[in-house]
Amino acid sequence: MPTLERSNPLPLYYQLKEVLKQQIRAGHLAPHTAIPSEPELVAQYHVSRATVRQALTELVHEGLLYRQHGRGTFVCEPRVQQNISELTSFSNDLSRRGKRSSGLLIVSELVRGSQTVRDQLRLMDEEQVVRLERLRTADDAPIAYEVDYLPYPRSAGVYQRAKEVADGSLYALMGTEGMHPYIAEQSFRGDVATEREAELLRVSVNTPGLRLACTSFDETGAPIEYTEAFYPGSLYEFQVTLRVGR
Amino acid sequence: MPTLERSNPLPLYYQLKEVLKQQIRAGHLAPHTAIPSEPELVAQYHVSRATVRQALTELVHEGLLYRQHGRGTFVCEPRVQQNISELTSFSNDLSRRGKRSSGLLIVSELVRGSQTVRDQLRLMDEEQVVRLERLRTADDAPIAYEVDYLPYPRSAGVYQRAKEVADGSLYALMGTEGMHPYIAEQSFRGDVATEREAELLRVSVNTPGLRLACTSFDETGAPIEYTEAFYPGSLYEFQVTLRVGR
DNA sequence: CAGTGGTCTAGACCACTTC
DNA sequence: AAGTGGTCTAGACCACTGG
Repeated sequence: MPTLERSNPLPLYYQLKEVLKQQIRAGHLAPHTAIPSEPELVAQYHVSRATVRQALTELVHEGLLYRQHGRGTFVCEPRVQQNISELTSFSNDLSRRGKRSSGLLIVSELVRGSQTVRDQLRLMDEEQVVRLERLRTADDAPIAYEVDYLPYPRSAGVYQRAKEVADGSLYALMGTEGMHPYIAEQSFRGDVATEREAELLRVSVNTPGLRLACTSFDETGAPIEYTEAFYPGSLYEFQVTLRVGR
Repeated sequence: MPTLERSNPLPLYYQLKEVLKQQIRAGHLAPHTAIPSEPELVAQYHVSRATVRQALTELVHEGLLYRQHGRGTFVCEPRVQQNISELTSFSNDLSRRGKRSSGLLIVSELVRGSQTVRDQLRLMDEEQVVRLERLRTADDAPIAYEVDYLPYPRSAGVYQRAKEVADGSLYALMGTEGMHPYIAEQSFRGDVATEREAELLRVSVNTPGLRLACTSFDETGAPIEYTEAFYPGSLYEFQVTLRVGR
């Protein structure tokens, strides 16, 4: 059994979380089996019950454990072990298991932006936006056409470095510039491909697909990204997992 | 200032949460303003700091507050004040602000179900499913065609009572039978209306729209519902809000 | 520096489940 | 009755932010 290090700068509850996470991921704790009780964990790891409870409570919130009053604390099924934060990468992406995917930069420019864009990003009159036009590919085949808008003064670094990473993850680039999405509002509707989309995606005009709009906000509620995209539905499906309650 | 009742069977931290929620919703605490500090709340409500922290931590998880180390605890913007549990009602619904919406029961039957259905609900050979065919309407206009499948022995009560509430919320009915969705997996793709859908929804065949499949699981990971639906995209948009990180 | 939230302790009593 | 998680207390020290 691993031990917690009091000399470690990481908090004890966090170390305990990591230990339990690892045991779950490694399969030492199978789904629907009980983990040691709180008093047992207190004794095993020589910490107070409040510390144990902080670790367990966070793991419950992250969907790795569930509690039953009077019975014990149990390991969730893998399907439930879906950390909300993992949704980040899924939210703008397709189910593409086993595919090499990337986002190919077509255009990067500084513009004023349409009224829709300005509304979504809550811009002042004089503010501009960085506009990125990208073609998302999986195994080198184009699967979606996407246009991203970022509020300008704040995304200056992203704009300057966009061409360096012309074929990478926009969220990763935004992260290095201190832009961290916290919630994302997405809207979908069924639509058919425009001429430009049909050409870039190599499908016929009027192919039915998914038209998607997504606005991301940071922790304080400031908008940091607005994206419009078209995914031909004949090629891929969009998938999302929602946590519904506690 | 309201006071917490120790005679109240509800826990103190829960009462404190409700008080703070009400002050936020009522607008007494504007977005981005600081709420009283933890020691202040301890003094005001005569509870320990651990109790205050439990209330605040849960409100942070629910997206009503955010904390900044060394600065204080602040009220989130309304857009962030989206309780995950509120997503329940949104997840299967359209953006229909100001619309009277309902689900009109067309067919309720006990069947074996297709292989897709049986796979999603992880059924044994001898198990059956309740199949509900519904037309979702907003302001009496049909907006979506939906087929719901529930695992049978468990949903016997829903089956018996389906006709009583032929025009209501399926989730509400499931709730009274102890079936509470905890996570939902949804997949979307763009598609065009079938003949039956076109007829019921009063649109032309091949109208582009959203084809949706959703499987709901309870807290223990047991599947409790599988739904397929078609939403003509020309009529309404599908909207979803994701919590991305902490 | 004072004030904030972050972590932690060592207890206590209660409600629920199981036997 | 014994064991589980649920709630609560009254402290403590630390790390971070601001003036």
